[in-house]
Amino acid sequence: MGRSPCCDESGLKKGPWTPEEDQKLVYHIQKHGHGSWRALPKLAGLNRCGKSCRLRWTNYLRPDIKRGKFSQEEEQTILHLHSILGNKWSAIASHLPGRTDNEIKNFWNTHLKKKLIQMGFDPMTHQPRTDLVSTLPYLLALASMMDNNNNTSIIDEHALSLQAEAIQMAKLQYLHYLLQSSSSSSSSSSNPNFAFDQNNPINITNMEAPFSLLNVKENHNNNPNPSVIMDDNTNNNGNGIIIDDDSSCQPLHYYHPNVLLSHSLDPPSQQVSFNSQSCLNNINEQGQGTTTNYAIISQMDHTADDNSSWIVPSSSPSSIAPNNNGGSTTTSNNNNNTPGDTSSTTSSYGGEGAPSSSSSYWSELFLVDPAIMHELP
DNA sequence: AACATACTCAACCGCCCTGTA
DNA sequence: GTACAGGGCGGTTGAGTATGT
Repeated sequence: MGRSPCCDESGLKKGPWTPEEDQKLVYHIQKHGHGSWRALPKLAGLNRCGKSCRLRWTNYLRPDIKRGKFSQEEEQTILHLHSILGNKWSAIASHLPGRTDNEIKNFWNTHLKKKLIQMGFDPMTHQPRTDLVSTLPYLLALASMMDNNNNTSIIDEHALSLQAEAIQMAKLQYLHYLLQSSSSSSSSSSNPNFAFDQNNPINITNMEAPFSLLNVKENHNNNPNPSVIMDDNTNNNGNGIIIDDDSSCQPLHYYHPNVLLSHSLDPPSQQVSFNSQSCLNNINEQGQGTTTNYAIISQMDHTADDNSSWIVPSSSPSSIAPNNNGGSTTTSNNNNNTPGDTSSTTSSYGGEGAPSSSSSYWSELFLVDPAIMHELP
């Protein structure tokens, strides 16, 4: 339409409001109501445009304005609503009594948006950022080395921050899942374990990462699609997993005694054994190895029977969200399956051997007892 | 102590929607 | 159907403040 803004009129004051102006505005509105905002300034004796008066009133002077820091509950509510409504600040504000759209918008732009970005999430879509997803294995590798190697020379401030970032990313994936779950639970009871409860919100900022971090750094020279082989607890003294590029090249692999990788497994036909230290050495010596797409989903204390319990590939954290539609987890060897290829027929969410419910999936991810998850702060 | 940088948030800008003549 | 007024909304700005060097 394109009409000139009301404040273009010359002579009208702009900028910060003085206490006297505030007093005039409040007095007038309390006595007469705001009526026509355009007419109000004259009636109230203010040299302001009506729009400026309206903003001052609605964003600052209104008696029911709630000031001060946002509570955790409010923060969770904003995150939740933003994931559904996007930048509809007024709509979000309508769910937060006493908060203005402007205040929520500011809080979003100065806090929550940055928080999401830091955690590797696109603040607009609330989906994991794919550009960062590709770096996650690297972050995890650093974190893993820190966790497993006492060589303090490789532990520096940078690594510490990267580890924290990796953990934060995982946390937020979890939160994202909770939020998605809460949206869906409002229309269905498909996931009663995670009904969003505004009275008892999840506090991600206080969540600890109760899982070990591991990454696999591999040499992909001969095979871009390495497979993961699970230790059957006989060849490796029960030490856990083996990463095998399933090729004739000398495998460069790392395995961790207590971590379950998120890739469907084949029978350990081409298993190669390492002990923990030799694998760590390999990693340390192979700085330019390519990182893989494996994600850790559970600590493990498996036996040979656990061959059926490998759960999901997860090259993209966005694909971590459990798929309750099921699918089958097979153990067939299919080397065309890039680790993390969720379309792969050799792996799926919630398939055989996978956790039977979303909550158990996440409890595996975070190594938390499902019963405890309800009590997260 | 001085300066630089980062952060916060009130306020403004301009577009859009709705009601009305 | 069209034009316009009024209000609402989301994006952006910039002054003030806090923090770091």
